[in-house]
Amino acid sequence: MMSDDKEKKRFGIKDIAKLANVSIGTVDRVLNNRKDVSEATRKKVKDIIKEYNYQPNLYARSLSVKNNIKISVIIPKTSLQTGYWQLCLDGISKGIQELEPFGIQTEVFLYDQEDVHTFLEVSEKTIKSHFNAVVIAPIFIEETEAFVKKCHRKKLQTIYINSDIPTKSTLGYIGPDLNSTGRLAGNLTSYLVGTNAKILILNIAKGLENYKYLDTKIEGYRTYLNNLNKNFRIEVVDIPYNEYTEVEKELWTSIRKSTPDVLFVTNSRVSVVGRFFHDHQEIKKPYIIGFDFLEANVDYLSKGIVDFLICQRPDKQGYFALNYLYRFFLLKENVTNFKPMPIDIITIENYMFYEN
Amino acid sequence: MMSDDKEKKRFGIKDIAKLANVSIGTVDRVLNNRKDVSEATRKKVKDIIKEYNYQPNLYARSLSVKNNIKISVIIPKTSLQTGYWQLCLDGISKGIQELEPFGIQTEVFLYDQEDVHTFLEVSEKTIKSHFNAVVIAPIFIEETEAFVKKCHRKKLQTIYINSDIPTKSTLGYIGPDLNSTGRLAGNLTSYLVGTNAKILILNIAKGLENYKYLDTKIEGYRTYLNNLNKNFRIEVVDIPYNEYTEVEKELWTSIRKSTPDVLFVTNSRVSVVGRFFHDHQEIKKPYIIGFDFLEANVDYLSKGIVDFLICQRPDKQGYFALNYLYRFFLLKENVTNFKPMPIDIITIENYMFYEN
DNA sequence: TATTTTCTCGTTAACGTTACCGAAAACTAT
DNA sequence: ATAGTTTTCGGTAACGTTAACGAGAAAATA
Repeated sequence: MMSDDKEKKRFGIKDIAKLANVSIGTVDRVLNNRKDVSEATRKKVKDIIKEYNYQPNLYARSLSVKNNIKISVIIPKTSLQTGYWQLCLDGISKGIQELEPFGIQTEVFLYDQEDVHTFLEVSEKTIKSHFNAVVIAPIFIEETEAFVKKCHRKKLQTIYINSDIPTKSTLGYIGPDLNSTGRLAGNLTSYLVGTNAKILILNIAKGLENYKYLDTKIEGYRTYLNNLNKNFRIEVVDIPYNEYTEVEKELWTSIRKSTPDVLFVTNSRVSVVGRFFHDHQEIKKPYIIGFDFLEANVDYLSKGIVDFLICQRPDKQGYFALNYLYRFFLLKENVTNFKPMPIDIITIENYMFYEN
Repeated sequence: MMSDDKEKKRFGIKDIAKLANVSIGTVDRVLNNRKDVSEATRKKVKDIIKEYNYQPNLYARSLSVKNNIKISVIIPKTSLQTGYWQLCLDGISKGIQELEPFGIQTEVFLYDQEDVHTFLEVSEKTIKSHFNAVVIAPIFIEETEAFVKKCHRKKLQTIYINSDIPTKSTLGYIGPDLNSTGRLAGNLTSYLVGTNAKILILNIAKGLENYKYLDTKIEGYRTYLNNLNKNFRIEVVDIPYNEYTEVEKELWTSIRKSTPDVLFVTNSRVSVVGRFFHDHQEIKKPYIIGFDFLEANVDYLSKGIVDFLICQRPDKQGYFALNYLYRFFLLKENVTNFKPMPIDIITIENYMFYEN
């Protein structure tokens, strides 16, 4: 009368043991695919496990097992010009905080994307210490490939984030499909302008990052637009500088010369373009498409200067990578080759709800 | 030499007890703010907890405590026309599966959104059983409000998903901001067409759902566009039917009469419009904006007929609600009023990466 | 046949926390 | 002083799983 809470007891290892007329030790051996079990009893236990759809209690397992997982995270250092990596680091920090009470130790190594020696240094450190896995955001292709090969020899699990490179890592790649990212920008462009439109592709401070990264995006963008057969006049301008005053000068001449209808900034530096049109309101603003949810970018988005930001959730990537390792080591799920991360479109009307 | 894994022992309740010269029982009493501890020892223990920044082991806690949390989920039944709720249910199922090994029992009640009696029935069932919390996707406003008040008296935690209603639930609301959702559609529209454009707002099978839901969206859409002062000619057409043949007739007359440049379908029924233009290729297709990542909708998106789908992650809502309750009851986090869910823009070029 | 090795499997102590059962100490009322 | 009550605390059995230890049976070797 008072309370009929059925107190549904969990169906656990003990119940399996009873049903199979064996000890829990044997059940454990079957569950963990260890030896010292005859084929007959192994089958008997497995059948019961399947029949009753046994689900292990993850809490108990993690409590029992000595969690000694050490993870190394190697990503580029945040600089003033590349706030992008700060986002990535934020996601990683969140992951670390969540995983720490479960006994996973994480160490983050930052390297300078303009100096390959710093990368070699941190990768050396990772090899020397006793890590179980390493998360890498690759910039220097060859050096990274060599490093990953070394890791494999040392039985160190590896996982790429942000951009993929030829040498397969053991656990795969978490990040966007770069070609599709470019195509999406092309798709948006096609909605903004019609036949004969002038389009300017802007590479700002290219050279600071993994080249392939940008080129794949541009490739996707161009092929998408060219296939529309709308006679778009597409130009590409490289601005190798980082400082606003220098970029401004270049922009001034480029914009005046080609008066584009659409400006496609291929990386996260779109905020300097935003600032340019904010400072020069006398110039008719083209549609502007850029990348990444950086504070400065969102600022010009909210001002109505930048029209679209395409975002690939760098924070989620970092978080996801750690979460993935947790599931791999602790929960023993064998989650292999994942889908690419979603590609988000952010405008002035939905940016305030982004990133839950 | 061989292995210097520091075997970092967790700092736990036992260590606190040793340092404070008390038993672990006493430490536990302090940690859980229970009585039967003198002020002196309570302070002593608390000081040590603070000094060493003790973090309880969530695994151990959840293992030890008798998890007897029962959750009731009340959402509309899935019908052929409203695959939307299937998505929501999918997310909930995923949440259930994840939480079940931790001893959380969930029961899902479906009601017919065309029949208020079915809602009353399941709400009555929930009240009579011994649940700890209830997740509600409200359709019938008054009845839901009355139900929530009853729950409060019975100390039953309540949480809304999908659409908010006046009576505050104890734990808040998880879902999109509806007005902003409409504004976003307006924003996209403004990129597609210029001055004097003709816009048709289409309510298909309105009446089957929470009215306020659609009206708030439309309100956001109209005010956004009107504020642009571009002399858009906006018309609204209600099609109260669900069957394609009936909808087709109505569409035929509406489209021929107003020849719109943009078609804004206010709910997830955009696929029937997609089918219409697929069947009638002789008619010039306007831009089409609709809602929700349903298979049928995505199909016409991939065919290039529907241009934009605005998605509010119904599956995430359900999942998030359960996850939230888990954190509330098990981890004792007091996560209060959340941000609205993100609003996503899906096109033919990013749909394949949606929903990780 | 006697001895060793291998193959099975049962037993049990952890893991960190919770909550119950009493014991001891400190008060209160006679 | 005695008996009863209350306050404060220690001890301990769970929770479900893992893994080390070792016992007994079967198989292989001498």
